[in-house]
Amino acid sequence: MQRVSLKFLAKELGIAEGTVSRALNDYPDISEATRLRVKEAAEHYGYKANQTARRLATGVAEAVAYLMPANTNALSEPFVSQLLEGLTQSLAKRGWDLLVVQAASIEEEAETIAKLSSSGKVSGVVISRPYKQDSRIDLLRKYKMPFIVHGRSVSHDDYAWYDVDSQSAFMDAVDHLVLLGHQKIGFVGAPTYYHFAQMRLDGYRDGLKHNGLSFDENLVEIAELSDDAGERAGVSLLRSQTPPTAIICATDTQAIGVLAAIRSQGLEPGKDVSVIGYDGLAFGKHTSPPLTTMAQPLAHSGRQIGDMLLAIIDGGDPIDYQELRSAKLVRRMSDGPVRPENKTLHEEE
Amino acid sequence: MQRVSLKFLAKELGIAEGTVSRALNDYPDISEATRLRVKEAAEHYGYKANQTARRLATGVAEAVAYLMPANTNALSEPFVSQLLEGLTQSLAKRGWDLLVVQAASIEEEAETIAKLSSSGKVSGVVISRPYKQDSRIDLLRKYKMPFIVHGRSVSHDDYAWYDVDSQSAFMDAVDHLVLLGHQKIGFVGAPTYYHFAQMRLDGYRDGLKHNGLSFDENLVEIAELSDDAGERAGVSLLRSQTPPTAIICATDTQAIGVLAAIRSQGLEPGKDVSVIGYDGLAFGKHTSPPLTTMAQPLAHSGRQIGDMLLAIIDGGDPIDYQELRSAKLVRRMSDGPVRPENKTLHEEE
DNA sequence: CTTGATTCCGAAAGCGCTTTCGGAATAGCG
DNA sequence: CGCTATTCCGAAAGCGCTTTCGGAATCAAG
Repeated sequence: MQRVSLKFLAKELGIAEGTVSRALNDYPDISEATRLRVKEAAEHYGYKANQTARRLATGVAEAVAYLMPANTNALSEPFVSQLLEGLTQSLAKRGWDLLVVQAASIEEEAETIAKLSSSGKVSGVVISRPYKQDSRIDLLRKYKMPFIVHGRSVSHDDYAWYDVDSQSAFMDAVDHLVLLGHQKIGFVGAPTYYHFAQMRLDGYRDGLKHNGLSFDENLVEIAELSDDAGERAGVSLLRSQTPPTAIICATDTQAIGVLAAIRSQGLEPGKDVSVIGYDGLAFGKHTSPPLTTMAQPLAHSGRQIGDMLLAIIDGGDPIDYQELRSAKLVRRMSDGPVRPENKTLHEEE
Repeated sequence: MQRVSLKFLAKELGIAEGTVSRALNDYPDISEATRLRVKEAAEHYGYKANQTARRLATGVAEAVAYLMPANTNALSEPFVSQLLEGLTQSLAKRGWDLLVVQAASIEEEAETIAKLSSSGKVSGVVISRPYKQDSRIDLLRKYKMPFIVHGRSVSHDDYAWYDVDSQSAFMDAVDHLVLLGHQKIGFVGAPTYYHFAQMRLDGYRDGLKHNGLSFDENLVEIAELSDDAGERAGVSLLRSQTPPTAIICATDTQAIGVLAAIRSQGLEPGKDVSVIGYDGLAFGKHTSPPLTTMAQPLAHSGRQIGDMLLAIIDGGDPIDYQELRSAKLVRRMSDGPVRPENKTLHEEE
């Protein structure tokens, strides 16, 4: 498989291995003449350094790992491939590798990180969707492994992260709905061991307060990150004593379920009940009605995260690499003014 | 970062490095007693072998690469994360790594493969969506790098692949539509440098012939793999001289665009014009109307592919690892009988 | 007891590359 | 032209592990 080695090149050129290596790596103590000679020969024979040997010798792994969320859900995963794509682009600039690892379960994530850190096969890692208290982060710190978090945990002062300010995004969503006349605004949240879920819930609360509305826990449901779970939550909200006239969801995936829930109750989403999602997923354009959502700037996040991680690996101080982006409202068709004659399930009964 | 090495363990236990290594790797020439002693010490000190060194010594990379399609499209990527997830699961059984690589463009894919093969950092690769004539496959063969293709190229006799029989799936789709009374069945295809696109088109033709219908090239449009492209193709089909009463699409993503196209022409998808997609993407449940589709068994394909690749790396003959699955029709709401009083754009004019 | 077969472990040679170090060849200087 | 700087390259020592080989110690058998 690996035909041409350093040794081969050296023999072919009649010079020492070390010299060839230094020539290839542009050491200053190599004459221009031999450098050229060596590089041409390398080109000619199609020499590619054996990465493994190189890594062992230099001690740098030239690779970073992405810890893929354990319990993925087909609907929500556009973000994974987006991120991956950006990461590969960023790493490609140095010729580094991207390892994708995934723990069998959430419980095993910590161990996965430990193994990853001590195996020495990567020089950095990126993790997504941190929990409030995230043992993975603690571990990474302990091992002094450079890392960056896609999202934030509760105490996020001393490490690098890239996140979208979903808290204010949800405040904005509430503002928007209030402007449309809504007073009873429901919330379908995500499990709050995810810190992003907590922040979104907080944003929702803040938005309520900001508008002089009181928080009513009957108006919030926590659901898993799937369309089905969203639908169940939506149904439960709509069937409550005081059904909301608008529902904000922690994720687009859930929002899609809520859309279905609304229809299942004989109501029209976007008219009878407004729905706002979060993520800005592309397929939201094609739901019925098209989903209004708080879109996060997904486009170059992967590349950005990769660049930041690289900078940290190069010795940058992690706390210099904390970036907070903001989401913006993308109005499609699932939101609208409260109907004066707003009919809800209960009024019909 | 890497604290405990073999040397450290050896010194601690007062035995030779090689002995420790053999004990850890269950060599038969190590007494039960010392094997235990060594393993306990390893456990105690949290020893993790340095992968890089191990790889260099053994010569096996203990990693495989997945070449991610170059021009990804957010809407169609559920399949990427699905595949990745399955692959990691399969590789996890051996503790192997998964590298994700992506070429900057289709043109550079070949070079990416070449570099990958000669760098020695992986012992196998999986590629997706082969072209009719795929230089990546030729290269992989040339380098004698074990590989498996997710899909098939034109001549697919001598390598391993995992594919879904989309050709007969499209025949089935035509049959289904004919049963519903449709005679003018349109087709939105994908660029035919993708072999899967060709096979789907062939399936469509076969289906037509099988039902005594003649192939009308005015009824087929080739589009890129995006919803927008699908929509444009759909519009063009509907505006033709002889607009179809049903449209089959090469991918769900395109089908969604076609749904929009139909509406844009003032027609009702599923009623005035039937649409059948292909892929079985989850979000098809939430389009309007929910998309009828030929669903491919995506569930464990990743794991399956991983297992097959591993078997080949172990010396299995690639041609023993060719697996053809079949897709099945998932009826949702976008298909229906031809309307007798079928009104189309032209009849309206 | 002696001898041959076993069992078990130490020593050492790599794997293919990088990097330090020293010295030969060359150049620069007085 | 002699002597000290430079320039450039060869040699060798790792990086941390695996694996072969041989030999010491133990065992069974004669």
